[in-house]
Amino acid sequence: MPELPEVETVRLGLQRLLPSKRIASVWFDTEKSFPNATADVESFLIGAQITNVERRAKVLIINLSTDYSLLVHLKMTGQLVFVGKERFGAGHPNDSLINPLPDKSTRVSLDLGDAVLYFNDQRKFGWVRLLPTVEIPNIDFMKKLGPEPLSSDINAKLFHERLARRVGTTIKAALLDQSVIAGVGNIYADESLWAAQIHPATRVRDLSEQQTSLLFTELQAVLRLSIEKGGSSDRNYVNAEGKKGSYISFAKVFRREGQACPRCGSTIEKTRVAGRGTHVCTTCQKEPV
DNA sequence: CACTTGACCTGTCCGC
DNA sequence: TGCGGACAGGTCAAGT
Repeated sequence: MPELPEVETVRLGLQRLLPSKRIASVWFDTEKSFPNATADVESFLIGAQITNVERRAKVLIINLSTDYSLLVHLKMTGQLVFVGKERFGAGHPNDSLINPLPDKSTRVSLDLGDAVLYFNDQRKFGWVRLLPTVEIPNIDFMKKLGPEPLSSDINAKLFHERLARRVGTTIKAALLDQSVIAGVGNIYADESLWAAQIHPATRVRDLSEQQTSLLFTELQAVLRLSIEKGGSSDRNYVNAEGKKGSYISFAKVFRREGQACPRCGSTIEKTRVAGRGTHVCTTCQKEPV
């Protein structure tokens, strides 16, 4: 669920809260939550100061003063929540959180002296990794990523060229392919395809340059709007302060099956494309023949 | 090689 | 009310 706008919202919050904090202690439940973590992971982290927080695709990068970085992937149900310790005091109910932390989904926690950073993940798909900062671009995950859709590294023409890597598949599968363009997931794939009036099952080779250009424009627009609204909170997603985003109420088709299409009034349908639940208005988005 | 499907997990929801 | 099964979706491995 956390896609680019949700991860970016978390980043904005953490960038405001974390810099200059020093790691006092580290806890993690199992090695799966912290791959390659060994006993001495603590020696790499304790005493390190957080310098800044970056994002690449759906991955958060917490840079440390020691030239190491913590990488966090939230996958579907991950959360990264900052909680000030004053909230634990008697008479200070933890009112900004839906539930008090830690809870049974907590996988990793970093004690920051006057606050705690919790990595929670109900479904245990997410991970935290510790790497030398200079090594980040060299790991397989990063090497495969396409350009950031909101950066100057991409434009409509380049988008069209990158889609050409996947001409035989559906446009929805191509949008979800992180090597084509980074950070798009199921919500923004469906939303941008509706906005561009392209059926998700359309083969990439059948799209004109005019269509992919419009899709690119609409993709950027939905991503920007969602960041402005603090992301989509469908189920688990919360920002760095444990609060939900509001984009989902602005969504035109996602999770709106059975409702009227905001453009033409036809009923929005839910189908399956590229193995994912897919929301479509078949009046506005003509099915491929 | 290009592309699709299943596995990884757990909580929630739906039908019986 | 309890219970089984489908479903949610990011990414990688395995299959076609």
